[in-house]
Amino acid sequence: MAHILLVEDDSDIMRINQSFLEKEGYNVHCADSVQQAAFLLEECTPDLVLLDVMLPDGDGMDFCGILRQKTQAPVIFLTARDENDDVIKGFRSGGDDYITKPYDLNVLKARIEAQLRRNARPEAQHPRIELPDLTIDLFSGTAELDGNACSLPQRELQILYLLASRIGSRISYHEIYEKIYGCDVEDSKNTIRVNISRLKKHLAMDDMSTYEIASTADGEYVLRRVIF
Amino acid sequence: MAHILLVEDDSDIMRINQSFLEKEGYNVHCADSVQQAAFLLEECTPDLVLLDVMLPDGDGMDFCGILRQKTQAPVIFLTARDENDDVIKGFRSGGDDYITKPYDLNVLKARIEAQLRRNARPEAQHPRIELPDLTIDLFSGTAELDGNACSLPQRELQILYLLASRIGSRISYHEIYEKIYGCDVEDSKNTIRVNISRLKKHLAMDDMSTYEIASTADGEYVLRRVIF
DNA sequence: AAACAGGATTACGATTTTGTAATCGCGGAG
DNA sequence: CTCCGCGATTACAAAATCGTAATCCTGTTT
Repeated sequence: MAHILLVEDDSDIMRINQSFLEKEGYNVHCADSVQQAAFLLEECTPDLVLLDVMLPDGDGMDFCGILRQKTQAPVIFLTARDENDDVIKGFRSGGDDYITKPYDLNVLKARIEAQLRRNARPEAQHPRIELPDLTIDLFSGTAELDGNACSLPQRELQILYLLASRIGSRISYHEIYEKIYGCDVEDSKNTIRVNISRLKKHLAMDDMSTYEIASTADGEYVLRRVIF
Repeated sequence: MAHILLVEDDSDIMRINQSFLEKEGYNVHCADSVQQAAFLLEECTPDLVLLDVMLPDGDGMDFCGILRQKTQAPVIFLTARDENDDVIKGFRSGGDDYITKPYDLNVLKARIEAQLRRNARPEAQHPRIELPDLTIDLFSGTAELDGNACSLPQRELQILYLLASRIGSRISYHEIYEKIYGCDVEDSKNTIRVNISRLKKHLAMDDMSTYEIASTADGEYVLRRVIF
């Protein structure tokens, strides 16, 4: 399933690697020059790159730096040069592994798997606020109060997010408006009021809910947990 | 500016504290019983509570537990009892500070200020992705590419967020759809395609942009940084 | 009681959002 | 060159969003 970009100018090695990797179920794209590799990088957007160091039209390590700007895919160098300095230079240039020829194909496979495994970055965790019986998810634009989830329009979600991020503290109309619209304005009051009213309705927030939005005399709101 | 709820049954102490705190610029709300304190807690939503331990109709420490459910406001106990056990019990019940009578008013002020300062929680930092020349802010629903910001509709923002959170890696139509809609469906292709098209237009993403959204043959998308 | 004040809710309509469907554009096959 | 396939874009219409304004409600003052 994963796509591998194989950059290698020796056609024999290329063929052996390609057939092995394809047998292992990988989607292999081959390049025998820096130029072709750069082209394929755009085309196939590989999940991993196997990179020979010495290529007819350039140095694999130099290419690695350029490649890194475009993709996070791990790079494994494949080369006959096993001097410590070369290895170090390989890692310095952005490589993730360094394999010296000759190598065992199953070792190659293991190293590829290791890189792909590690590269499987954890899911981008959704930014959310979680309180007992109330969660707010900015990515999906939803909130869940006392077990029933609903999606909220942007304005209501923003207000709820602000209130929840300061649960138990007061926030003025003006501050809410300012945070949402970037600047304050003459009658921010009404706009915020209406949207809070809508928010309550959407959340089915009533006397039975575990949270309430209270308003104070001087134009401030508070989200409070209600215990009784 | 800050609102302080002062709970104290000795009317002399009450008066002294109240006038001092008001002179210092605080908004003081007074209660001489647990019952009245509970009422004012709803009404004035204080930023800080000064709580006498022995009240005619109950124990301040017990009340503190209830209060904590409704507000994050710091609680400072004011009491004549200075036994270690009492102090410990005070903190156990949720108090933030414990002052024994008699006390200096300026010390009281300093302790109040310290509590309010610490309680000034840092701004809820907006959840955002920041890449060079590209930032995405889920709270405000905006994105900025190469210096020009624009607000994006939810669907486009979600797609951009997903792509950016995995910049350089491929994501299939199906995965994007699944992440946004919760379930996959027969022709997720078109919906995602259209929204990506709209996204590009909104971001004014063209050949000159530092990022591009590339699509591969087998129904996958990648967000890539373009270097020239 | 009537008038009033001010917050909460509802009404309304311009605008935006968004899935679906139609159209365009382009590279490859015949 | 024409036709096809397929992805990108555009068109369209239903639905949702949202600020403004009108109305409702409730406690207070006259």
